[in-house]
Amino acid sequence: MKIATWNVNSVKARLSHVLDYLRQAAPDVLLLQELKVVDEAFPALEIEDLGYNLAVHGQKTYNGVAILSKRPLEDVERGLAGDPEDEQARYVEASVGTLRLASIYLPNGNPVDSEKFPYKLAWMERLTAHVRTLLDLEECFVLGGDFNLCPSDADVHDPAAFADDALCRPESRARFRELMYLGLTDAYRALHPDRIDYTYWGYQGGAWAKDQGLRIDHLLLAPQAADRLAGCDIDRTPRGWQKASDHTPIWCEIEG
DNA sequence: ATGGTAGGAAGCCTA
Repeated sequence: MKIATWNVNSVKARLSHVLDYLRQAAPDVLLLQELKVVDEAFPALEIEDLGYNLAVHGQKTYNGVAILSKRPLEDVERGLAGDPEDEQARYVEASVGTLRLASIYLPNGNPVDSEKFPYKLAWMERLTAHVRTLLDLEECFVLGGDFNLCPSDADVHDPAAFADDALCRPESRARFRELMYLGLTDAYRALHPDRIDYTYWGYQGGAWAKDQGLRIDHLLLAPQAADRLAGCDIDRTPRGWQKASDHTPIWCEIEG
């Protein structure tokens, strides 16, 4: 089962890219982030025409996440538990057979001297609490998405320049470690312990051409999924397309 | 060099 995740930076602006990727890469599941549309404006028909079922949690202008799956989606949960006041559409979860999947758009958190940074940290703590319940249920799950987090300096083209960025700050990395230490596996790093690669290259300053990127999109596996991990890689092709998203897909293969 | 670029909304905000 091939599971991919991709922050598309507007599903309307990127619809042709999404359709091309589905046709060319043919993932069984595609997790999308930064839809920037309400549910009613999501281009469902075009995607369903390619044989995918949908679980969408949209929002106007900002955020928005979705799960696309060839097999039927069941038990869809929209929003991250732990704060009923939180209006931001950053989390959707659903089951495909016995596998539980989440599409995650973790808050960016910049600038760090604004209310955005504590919101990010609190969101990460909520995610950790929720993952604890998934582990207690002994679910086989894959959490994929834009985590807006570089796990280590090896995931940053210029660590010094990003040292004080919310994507690299010690407070952010500490929360990420707390999440991982529950027993999750970073699929990419598990299979490629020493490889340098990125999933995001900003639009400014020719970052893509100069390969000045960050590894912030991740596939995090429950132990039951990690046991079946058969492959994982970053697909740079879509980042090179005309009018590309600033992110590119990362995928993993789960056996069975 | 406190900029740069892209998307969406509406005459700025977010990333």
